[in-house]
Amino acid sequence: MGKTKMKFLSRPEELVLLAVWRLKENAYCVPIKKQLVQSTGHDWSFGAVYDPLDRLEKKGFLESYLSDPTAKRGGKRKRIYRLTPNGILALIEIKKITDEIWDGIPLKTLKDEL
Amino acid sequence: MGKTKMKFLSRPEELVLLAVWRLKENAYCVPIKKQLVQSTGHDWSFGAVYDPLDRLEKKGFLESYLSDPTAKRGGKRKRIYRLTPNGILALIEIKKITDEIWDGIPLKTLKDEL
DNA sequence: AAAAATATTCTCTGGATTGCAAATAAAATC
DNA sequence: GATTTTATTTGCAATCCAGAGAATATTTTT
Repeated sequence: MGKTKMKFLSRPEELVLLAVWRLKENAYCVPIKKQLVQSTGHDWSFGAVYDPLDRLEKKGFLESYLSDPTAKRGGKRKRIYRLTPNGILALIEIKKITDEIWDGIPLKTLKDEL
Repeated sequence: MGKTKMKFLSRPEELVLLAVWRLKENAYCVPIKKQLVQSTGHDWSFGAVYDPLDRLEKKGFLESYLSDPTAKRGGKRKRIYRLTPNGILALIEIKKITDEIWDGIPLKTLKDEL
């Protein structure tokens, strides 16, 4: 008992994975955080960003490396993330399910219910 | 510390809410479970269905009542769920965010990355 | 008719995992 | 040393989930 493995990519995992994908070579915590704030309209603490990043890496959906320091104030090395093929597959799966469950329910339909 | 309120509807919450919406007057655990299995391609235990149901009701996104028993074998009364206006709003919010983060990334684009 | 078996559904339990904010550490320049 | 940028750690609440258990209805058996 207590088998508790999540069936799907969680919401934060999906959001973070997609942010990494969009940011390409610049995918480290700060821009990721910024993008999440912008696309969701909510604040994101560092913990809220790093936690899914770490977990996704542990699961093999992301990989990361430490970049070289840059010659500017506070320019310590960054941890750059990148999607693995499994990460892409996970996104594809969740996208399919999402499309499926929302099929035939445009936003307008929901709003009409209010 | 330990402030931990989830920013968004979780994945199971979204799936369950949508299943309830689709099933209308017949939205009780068994058909909900069946629909989830069908639309996600994964198995769902009773706990996996009731847990989000309870939570969503506690949060005011669903309401429920016990139906009358039916005159057939095992026909004990069912707990029927129904979306509240806040539940609909929550779905609208998560749909907006999802559309936003996936904007410009069709499935095909992802598949081409593999 | 009473008891047992069967069916359908709801409720409870408990541990692993995840979510998240805030504190702390590290590394670079000014 | 002060300041800036970024990474890492900590700690607890919330969530995820499977399976066990209870409740209630009919049907079958004795």
